[in-house]
Amino acid sequence: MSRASDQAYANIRSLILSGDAPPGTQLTEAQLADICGVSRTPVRDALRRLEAELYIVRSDSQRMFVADWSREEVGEMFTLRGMLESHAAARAAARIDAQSLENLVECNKLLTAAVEAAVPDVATFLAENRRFHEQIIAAAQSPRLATILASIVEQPVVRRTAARYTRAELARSAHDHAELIEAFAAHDSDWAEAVMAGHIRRAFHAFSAAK
Amino acid sequence: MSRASDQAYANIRSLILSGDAPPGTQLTEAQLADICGVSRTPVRDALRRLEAELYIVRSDSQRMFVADWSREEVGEMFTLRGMLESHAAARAAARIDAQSLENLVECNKLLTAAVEAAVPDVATFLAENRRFHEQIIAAAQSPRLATILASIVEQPVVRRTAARYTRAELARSAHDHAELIEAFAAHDSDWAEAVMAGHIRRAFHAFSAAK
DNA sequence: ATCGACTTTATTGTATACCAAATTCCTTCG
DNA sequence: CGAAGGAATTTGGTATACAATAAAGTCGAT
Repeated sequence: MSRASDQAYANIRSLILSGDAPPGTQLTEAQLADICGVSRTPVRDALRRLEAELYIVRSDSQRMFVADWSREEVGEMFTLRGMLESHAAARAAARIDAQSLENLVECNKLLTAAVEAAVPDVATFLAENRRFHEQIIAAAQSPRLATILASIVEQPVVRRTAARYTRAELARSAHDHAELIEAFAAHDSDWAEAVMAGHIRRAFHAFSAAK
Repeated sequence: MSRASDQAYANIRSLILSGDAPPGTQLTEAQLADICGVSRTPVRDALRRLEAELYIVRSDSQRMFVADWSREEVGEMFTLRGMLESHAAARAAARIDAQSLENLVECNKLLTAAVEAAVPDVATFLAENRRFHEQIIAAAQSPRLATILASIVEQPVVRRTAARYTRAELARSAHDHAELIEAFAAHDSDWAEAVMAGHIRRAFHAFSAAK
């Protein structure tokens, strides 16, 4: 997309993620256009995207509101993410090249360092975790899968989950990544798939336990 | 969506499905607006939707073309659809009520009749097949899953697949539906999931064999 | 005062016109 | 024949206006 549309998307998204627009808030095109400093056209584009990603829901009559997620919906999201990202891991194991593997190793090195610091650096953990998973999805070489996963991996949920991680859980996450790297190096799809499935599932329980 | 936007969507989609706009054809907003008898605004909406559903791809410079699918991409799509729709079937088995079950029975009755006619009525088969699967997805009660599946179940592929069905294959499809209904009636998620997985996978091979 | 009917307002969908930026196509010249 | 340059195309975006419809507010009758 282009400048104005991306800007509107980023602005509205951060409104939602920051909590400035809590679930249930009505979003109107004119108001958002004003906030974002663009016209209604790019705002509408952005809203369509956010709606597809379920950040936004529409009333029976096309009015838009910030989405609220029930506990069950979050659970279902984790289930879908687990299925699809395990599949991505399996594909990646069969297709990954040496360079991408090296990138994953580097990525997990930074992540591990962030976890093992005197005070765990959660921001770095989150950033590197995200990069790690994105690299796997890229290595899976399926544009369609990538598109779907992009709409599923809700950052609000990821963020809330990581905030609940204890140091032990963060370490376990880093360990999972290391095992994933082993599976990739062995080009063992079944292994990678299994580890990823457990990895996502644990994240769900970390989220669920504290809710 | 509303009138003009839906009209544009349906028109453009049928242009692609009918083959009037074969893969690689460039689609311009102005031209489409002319064809559909609406302005560029709803055409742009429709194009965004079609792009999200991968009917359309964009060049490096935002120009739009009718998408072409490699054999591998079609295979991957079937795999994803199989995973997700099996999951939908499992959820549906756990949640379906008597009324929805009855609807499925009715639906498959019509489908079976279309298959067993002197000359198989493929159009009716396709329509009822679609309804059948949509009802299952609805019974799964997962908006997110429904959204994803809607973007995955590409009608072009479904149509091409059905066109290749022999009468025996159509009958087998009807039989699968009957078994799905049994599994739903027993509220047996594992059974429903397994039958659906095989059902989708066979559709892939019916498509693949003749390609 | 309360409930319902009516009016006003707000919001989205659409049309239209226009401009900017980028790309593609075509022409012309070396 | 090939390359440079300009013209046409195409999309992204702005602005404005209007219709349809839903929400909100107002008023009136009981």
